[in-house]
Amino acid sequence: MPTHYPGKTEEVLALNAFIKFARSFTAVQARVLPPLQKEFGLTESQFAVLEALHHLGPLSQGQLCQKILRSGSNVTTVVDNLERDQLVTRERDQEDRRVQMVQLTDTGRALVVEALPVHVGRITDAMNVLSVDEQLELGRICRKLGTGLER
Amino acid sequence: MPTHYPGKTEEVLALNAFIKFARSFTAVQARVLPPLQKEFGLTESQFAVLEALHHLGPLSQGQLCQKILRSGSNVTTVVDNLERDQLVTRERDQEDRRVQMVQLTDTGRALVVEALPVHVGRITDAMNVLSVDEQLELGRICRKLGTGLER
DNA sequence: GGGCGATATTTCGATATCGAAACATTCGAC
DNA sequence: GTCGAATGTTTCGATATCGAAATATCGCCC
Repeated sequence: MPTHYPGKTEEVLALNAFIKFARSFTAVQARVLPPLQKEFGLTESQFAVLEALHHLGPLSQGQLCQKILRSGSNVTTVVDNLERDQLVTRERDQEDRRVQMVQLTDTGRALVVEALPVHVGRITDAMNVLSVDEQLELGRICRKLGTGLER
Repeated sequence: MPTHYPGKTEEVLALNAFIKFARSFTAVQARVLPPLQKEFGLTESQFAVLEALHHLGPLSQGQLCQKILRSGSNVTTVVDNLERDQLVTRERDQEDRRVQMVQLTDTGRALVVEALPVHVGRITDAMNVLSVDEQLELGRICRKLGTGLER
């Protein structure tokens, strides 16, 4: 295909790319999220919080916001539910009492350790519809798109 | 990069591709959805319903499910809110009285016509971070991923 | 050292979203 | 014709998600 078209056509190209991008992402999520819920009782956000705490140790809610890319009020809700289910505990930072430090309980840690490889395996299976070269190229293009959008 | 690695490494490739894929999709959404809400008071799902009705004419809720890829109960909720805001009306199909046909009101049509080009323009702007060739390649890879996942 | 702006979190009121169960209607088998 | 399975929608009870406003605390300036 040639690399330049006049006027409207380029808009159509960009939009078509976006539509396929959106649909395929939704398809991967639809493949991967329901089993996480059914087998481990975890939503995507709950899993993301547990995983962040597992890899990085105790984090403040503000730090969790950064990691899981959700609003502050949302993190409050998600951590509320995790705390209720005894997967994490909250503790006021003694240095700065505005801050809530969140940490895994033993139960929470055991659950991430169990769920993580299974979940990653499902993601991997889905992505393996693509060849290794396609995965690399997708990663490269998505990286450019993501960083190009960071303002 | 070579195209084959033993064992774990391929899993890491697939996972890395997925992480960039997910982040970049989230980034595009974050760029494009808040303005749709602020300027036109529409959520993504509301817009998707209005757009489908605009392009395809009156549709049943079941057909809307297919188009916007959401659960039936969700479509009920979204259409409830659009109906309350007088952007669509519901009408029982006289042939098959289980079916609710949804159609745009004049207000609803005017709103899509106004919002559509602006919204598409924002998506296009975001995707134009990529070259035309990259857009084509992204589209191709995403298409393969999406169809490969359809079972 | 008291007050004020900045920062961290929570609360509140929407909407979205799902799955399961309930409900309504159709349609086929008998 | 009637009954039961299938189909389309709604209801219900969770969780997610946001932005704005409220709350709590910190830090700094004077």
